Amino acid sequence: MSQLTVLRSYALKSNPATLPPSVLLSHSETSVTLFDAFPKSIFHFLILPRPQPSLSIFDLANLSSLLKCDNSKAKSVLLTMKEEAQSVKDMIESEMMKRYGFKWGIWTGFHAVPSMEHLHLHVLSNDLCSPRMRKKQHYQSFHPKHGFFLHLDDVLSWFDAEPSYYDTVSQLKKSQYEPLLKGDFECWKCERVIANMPALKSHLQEEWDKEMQRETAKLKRKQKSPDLPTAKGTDALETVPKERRSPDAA
Amino acid sequence: MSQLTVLRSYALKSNPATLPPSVLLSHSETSVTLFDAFPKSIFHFLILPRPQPSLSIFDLANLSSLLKCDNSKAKSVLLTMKEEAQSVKDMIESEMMKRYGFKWGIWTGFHAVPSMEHLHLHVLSNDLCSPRMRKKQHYQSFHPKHGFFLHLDDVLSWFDAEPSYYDTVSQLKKSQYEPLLKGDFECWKCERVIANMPALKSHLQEEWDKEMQRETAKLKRKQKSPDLPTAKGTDALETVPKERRSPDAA
DNA sequence: TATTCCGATAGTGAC
DNA sequence: GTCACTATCGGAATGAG
Repeated sequence: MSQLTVLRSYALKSNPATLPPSVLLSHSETSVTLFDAFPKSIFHFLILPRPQPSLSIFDLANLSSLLKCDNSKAKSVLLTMKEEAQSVKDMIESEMMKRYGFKWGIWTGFHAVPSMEHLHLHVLSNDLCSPRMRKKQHYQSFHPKHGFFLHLDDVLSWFDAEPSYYDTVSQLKKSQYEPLLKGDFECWKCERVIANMPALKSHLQEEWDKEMQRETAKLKRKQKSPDLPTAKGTDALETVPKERRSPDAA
Repeated sequence: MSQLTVLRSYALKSNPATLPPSVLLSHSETSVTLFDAFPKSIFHFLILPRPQPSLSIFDLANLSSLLKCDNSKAKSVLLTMKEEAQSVKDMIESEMMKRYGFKWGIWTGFHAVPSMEHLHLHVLSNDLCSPRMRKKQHYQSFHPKHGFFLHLDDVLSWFDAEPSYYDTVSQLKKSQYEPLLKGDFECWKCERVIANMPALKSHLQEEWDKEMQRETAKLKRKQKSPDLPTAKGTDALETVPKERRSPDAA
């Protein structure tokens, strides 16, 4: 199975439960939720809508094709995905508490120009610390303010806008969104300009370490709890099952 | 000593004989001949003119600065270098016969835009087979028809041309000659277009192996000699003394 | 077009 | 913006005691 179409093959499974546990997190009648095979954060999942009698695999090819459907149908699909995303978010936050003793941000959205076929909603923690975060475009494609990463709630708001705006924005033209990846290379959190990828990775790790220390200290003050989790860095635990981790160094 | 100025330091030596034998091939009152530290062919030498009472180290900075001198003085320097080049060429051909049993082409010329300071005349065999031939620009800079490699006899012919032509061509402007390196990437011998450097290196090796086989067969027919040299490829022998070879694979 | 080191960039192929 | 692989391109430093 080619990487280009593997998501489609998962969405087409009549019984997603047959997917290996290293791939499948959960599924329902309307969606399949996967461990991202190349997570760009400590937590990173993909939610795939499944075809329905009224919703073909072609309608679900990507966000643009979905938005070309009847508006109410498209919106309904996205709202269902949002429900599933909320459930995944809850699970992630539960894991965050269990493993790290505190919670941090989670983003839910689409890439404006995806490379893999079949609509997939990213749900990922905002640390962006992962050995698979390797290329500038990886990072830029998740930057929450560059416009390439389309937050689900922003996409949903398009339905309430002028039809002409909806028509324009829902085309998701490569020529319009691709340049956004070449924008300023800076930390999304502190807006510092970053020289290159090694510097970015160090900086993101520092940012997250600082957040962990801040939150851990906060909890200690509030709860005076003596037995908090003590995991440090991102090496210790990932949502990707061990057996499918690639051998990258952190 | 920086690589940028090392040639100048050699040319300034009051006694070139103190240079290590791994660097120095020979010297005279007017020139120093070196083993190229990074030979791009099986045989590759550099001839450096030495400063004289009437010829400063600044005049000898590069070809352009030399050509700005009095015409007869500049021509005289080049003619002296040509004599030395002929002597080096004779030596190379003698080595070719001794090591390989046949002779092949030798080029004598300057790079229009050199990277190292102090005028240096390249004298190299036209196999272009060497582990140090690694980058496209290495190859392009020696291509005999691209115009970046200035054959010594061509440069000498400038003195017989219109003064306006001489003035223009002798400026050797980077903006004029640099683009020549981006030209077609093809075998100088058979004009086949080459995809990339690994392909070029294979092709050049094949071309030279073919030449060797052709010449060896020719000699066998003519001389019916049973004990010709049998060296194959470029690994066996180089003009660069063993102790200063870098550990590159062929 | 001196090299070397590092990083970014570009094209390919994948079933 | 799927990855992995290969090759190319691009800038910066290069000495010295």
